[in-house]
Amino acid sequence: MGIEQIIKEKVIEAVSQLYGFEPKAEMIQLQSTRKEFEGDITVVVFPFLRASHKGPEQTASQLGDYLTEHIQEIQKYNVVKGFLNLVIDGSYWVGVLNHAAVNPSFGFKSVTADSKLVMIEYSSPNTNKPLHLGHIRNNLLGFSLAEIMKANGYRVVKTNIVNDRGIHICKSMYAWLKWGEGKTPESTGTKGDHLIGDFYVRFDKEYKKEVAELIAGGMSKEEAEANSPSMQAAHELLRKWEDRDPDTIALWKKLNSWVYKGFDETYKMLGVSFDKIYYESDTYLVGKDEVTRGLEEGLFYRREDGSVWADLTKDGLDEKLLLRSDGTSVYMTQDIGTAKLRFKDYSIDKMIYVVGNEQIYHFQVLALLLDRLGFKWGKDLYHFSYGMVELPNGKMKSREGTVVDADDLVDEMVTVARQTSQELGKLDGYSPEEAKKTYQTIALGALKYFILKVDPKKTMMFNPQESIDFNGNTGPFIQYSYARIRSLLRKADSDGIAIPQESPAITPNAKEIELLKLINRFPEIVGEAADIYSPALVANYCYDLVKEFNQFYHDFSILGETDPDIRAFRLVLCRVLGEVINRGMGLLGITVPERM
RNA sequence: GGUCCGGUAGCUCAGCUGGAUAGAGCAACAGCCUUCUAAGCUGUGGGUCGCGGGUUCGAAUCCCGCCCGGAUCACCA
Repeated sequence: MGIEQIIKEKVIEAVSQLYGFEPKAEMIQLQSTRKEFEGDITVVVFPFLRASHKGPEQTASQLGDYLTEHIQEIQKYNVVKGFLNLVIDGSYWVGVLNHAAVNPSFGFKSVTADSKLVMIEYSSPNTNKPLHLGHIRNNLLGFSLAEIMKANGYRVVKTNIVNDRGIHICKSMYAWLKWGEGKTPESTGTKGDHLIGDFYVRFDKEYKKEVAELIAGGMSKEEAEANSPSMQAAHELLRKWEDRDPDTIALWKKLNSWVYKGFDETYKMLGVSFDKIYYESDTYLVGKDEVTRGLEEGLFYRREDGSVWADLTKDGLDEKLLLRSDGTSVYMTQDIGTAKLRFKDYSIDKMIYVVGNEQIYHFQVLALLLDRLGFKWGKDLYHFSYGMVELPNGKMKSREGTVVDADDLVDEMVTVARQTSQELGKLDGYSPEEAKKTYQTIALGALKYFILKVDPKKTMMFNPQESIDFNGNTGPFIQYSYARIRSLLRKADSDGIAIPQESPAITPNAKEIELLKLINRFPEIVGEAADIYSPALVANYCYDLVKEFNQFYHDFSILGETDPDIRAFRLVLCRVLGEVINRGMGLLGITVPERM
């Protein structure tokens, strides 16, 4: 039992005995004592004043006397206004360290066969263009969330739904046929997703030109858009695709395969992966069947023009289109189909969709529809919505062309990491392979940490210049601190200084206790991160840990410490600290290097 | 207009299940490398926590109203 729990119980006991009133558990407020006061744990006594009929100081003193007498670990106490600051005996903190030293699992729940199964959908790209900055936030959040859920004892299936069909890919197909001159990724040396993305852009350019010409010729905007030859050709391709025209299907497969190859490279670079990939071309028909079933069961209704709708006005929402009047499916239909397939493939307890917050409404509707259709997890599917990524010079909008390409960004980060590392002389004596691995690790660490440290639900500002800054609250700062810890442990080893499994009994100083308090909170932080779906919590925790460690590192000698017991304690502390940082950063998908 | 989210230092962000004097980083200035890695550490300056009310011993945090910014309410995905 942790000391906090013991204190809580004893406070209840004390208040009951002293004042004849049994306080409720939520009245016991414990907090970490602020640094400017002496003590480790603080009890807030204001809630008990009504029972004690005494002033805050006197009440705190009486409680302090009682707790000091009844809890062995409490050495002494002091009172500041209504705050009872308890000083915990140093031996308790050494115990905390030793517990962590011999339990590398940090008390996390292990995953067993009857653990709850969580499916996390993330990434969800379109096959008509490469991944961009928004996808990076998505991928990093999804991957990290999966790691955090696993650490909390959930079975996790990471899934990706690839939006591989529809008018968007037909636009690229048409542009490639018309202006492609048979170009391939191999013939051009271009990544497949970029090649196809370029044709999508080309389509848009030509389309806009055609529309402008038609408007100049006297058409209205709507007429011009409908009559654009390029758009008509793209729609014709879509129709042929839906009719399973062999040539069209073959073309579609060829172009998509190029894109997938490109995506795989990007995913690999980002270090994200999936357990199961779904394709909308496989699920949209299932969705249609489900909607048809819903129609037959009277859950939905058909309008005169043949379109199918769900009436959600009773749930405070609008009416929602499920099938177009021509019988084709819409986005919602596809998501229903995908859900159906997933439910068939896995016994999902909890479904999490990592999708941008511009789709909040969509997922509200989806939850209601799935519930209506009888999916047991429909109503409490969780839409893990995250905010947009903005750029200093405006919004991040693909339609307006102001996007940061994911591959370009990673390349840029790697280049700067290499240059900076070289300037600082960090790569001296490295083989080219080691050097490359190191600066890539640093570049990815910088990018991932920069994005994950921000509360997911907030719109965030991505400043390319600042993101490559390796000082301060950044990934490289944490990686660097880890490398120093590892270096220290290596040096101890080469100096013939043994690092024991457990620390001997000593009295830690204030800085050391601060570090131990933080280490002690690790499982709690990770649990909370899973509860509120926030990798940012873990990121900022890692930073706190490292910041505290760096101060300690500068204030105290470790290997130069003459008292062998204190030295042994500090080495165990460093070892455990390294393990926590490694594990914590691992939950963010960030690798920490042995040296940098 | 309805719904949802945000507004904390010049900038980027923590803190939000109510607690002590609101914290980091960047940027500016001043120190610290013959000593475990200076991508570091220390110090200085910098705040009407959007505004107004309310609840409370106590509000950046909870409630109500308002202001500002964003998202969404498509036979787009």
